[in-house]
Amino acid sequence: MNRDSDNRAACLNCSHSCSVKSEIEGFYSKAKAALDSRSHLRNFVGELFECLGQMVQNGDIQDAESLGIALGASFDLCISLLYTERVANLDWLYCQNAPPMSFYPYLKGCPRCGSLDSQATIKAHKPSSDTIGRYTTACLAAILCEMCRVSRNGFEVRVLDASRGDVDLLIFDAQTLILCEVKASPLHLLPVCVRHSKPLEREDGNEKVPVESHQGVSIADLENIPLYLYLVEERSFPLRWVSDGEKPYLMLESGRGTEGTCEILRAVSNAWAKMYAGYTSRWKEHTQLRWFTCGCGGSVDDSKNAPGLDRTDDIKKGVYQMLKIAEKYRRGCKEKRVRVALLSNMHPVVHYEEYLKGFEDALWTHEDSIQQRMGKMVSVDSDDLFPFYDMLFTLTRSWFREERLEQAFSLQTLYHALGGSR
DNA sequence: TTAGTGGGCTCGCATTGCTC
DNA sequence: GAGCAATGCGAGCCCACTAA
Repeated sequence: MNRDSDNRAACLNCSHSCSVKSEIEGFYSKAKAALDSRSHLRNFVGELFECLGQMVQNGDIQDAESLGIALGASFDLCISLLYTERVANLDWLYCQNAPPMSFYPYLKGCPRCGSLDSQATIKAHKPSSDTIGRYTTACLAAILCEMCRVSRNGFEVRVLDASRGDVDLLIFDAQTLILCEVKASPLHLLPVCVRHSKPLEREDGNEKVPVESHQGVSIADLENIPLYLYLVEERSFPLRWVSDGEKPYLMLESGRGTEGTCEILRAVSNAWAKMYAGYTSRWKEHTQLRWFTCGCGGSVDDSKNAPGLDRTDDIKKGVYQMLKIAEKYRRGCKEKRVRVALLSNMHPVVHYEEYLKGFEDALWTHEDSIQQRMGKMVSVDSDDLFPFYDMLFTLTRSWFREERLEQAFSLQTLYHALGGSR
C-alpha cells in the first residue's frame, strides 16, 4: 500500500489546533498500514475472504452469525500460522497412537488425545506475551483491512506496532478517526506436527525399546521433512517453507490454490464452530473438545487464558483504557471527530452480562461540563457526554454506539457485501 | 470432598524516557 | 551513549469461594 496516496486521518485535516493534535500526528506518523509488513499474511487473509465469499454464496454460511464464527476460525488459523515462526527442534510431544505423530504443542496436553495423564509433563510452546500481542494485533488488523476493502466502507486501518503506548490500532476515514485498543486471544491453536513412518524407539542399554506415548522428543532437520498443521479429529494440512524474505517461514500448501484454501477453511470452521458452541455452553455441549481449547483449565491451560475478551482482567484493563483515551483524545478533539473502540477476535461470551452489559447505554461527563443545576436536574451539552466506548468490535459479535459505525463494521454489512441475501 | 472459577498478585520480557 | 527506572503486557501462581 502506498502511504502517500492515502487519505489523511480525519482530525489531522481540521483547522483547529487542539492540544492533542500533535500526539495524534505522532500516532499517525508511527503507524504502519496494516498490510505494510507480513505480505504472506495479507495474501492469505485475502484468500480466506475469497473463500468466505464462496461460502456465503453457496449457502455454507447462511447468516451474519455464522459468518462471525467463520471469521473467528479464520483468526485462529492465521494466529496458528504466525505461531509456526517459533517452531524449533526440541520438546515436541510424541503420540504413539496410529499413525504415530509428534506435535509442537501450545497447551500442556496432547493435541490429538486432549488431556494427558498427570504423570506426563510437556512443555507448552506459547510465545512470550509481547509476541502474542503483536501476532493478535497483526491478524485482527489484516482481517479488518480486508473487511473494509470488501464492504467498501471507506475506512483505512493502521497498526501501531510498538509494545508501548495507549493505542494499538488506528481506523479512519475522511470524517472520523477511531483509536483502538486490541485485547485478543485465540480459542484454538493448530499445532505443527510430523508423521512418523513407524513407532519411535530409544536406546535402553543394548536394546531398542519403544518411546512411550506423550514423552518429549526432539525432531531434527525440520527444513527437510514434511510438516503439517494439525486439526482435531485427525485432520492435518501440509505446510511448506517459503523463502522470500530475511527468514524462511511456513505457509499452508493449499495444492489447488483458492479451492484448496477453501477446503481448509471449511474444515477449520466446522471444528471451530463446535469448540465455540462448547465454550458458549460452558462445555455442556461438545465436552470432548474442551481440552483442545485455550483457557480450558485443569492442568492443560490456565482457565484465565480465556479466548477473546473473556479474561476479566482484560475487560477491566480494556474499559479503563477506553476511558483514558476518550478522556484525553475524544474530549480533546474540538471537531468531535475522534472515537474510541475496544477490539477483539471473540466477544466476551461468559463475562459480557456481568462486566459490560451495564455500560451499553452509559454516558459519562466531567463536573465542570455541567452548565446549569435546577434542583436535582442538571444540563450538559450533549457534546460533553461520552460513551464508555464507541464500538466494542469483535469478529463474533459487536456493539456500536453510532449508526455510522454499525453500518461500516457490522457482520450484517459484511455478510451482504460478500453476497449474502438474508 | 473435590474440581472449577475468578480475584489478586508477582514475574519476566521488551520498550521508552530520563539522567548523568 | 550507557545505565537505570518506569511502564505495559500476558502468563502463571496462590488462595478463597462455590457448586456438584
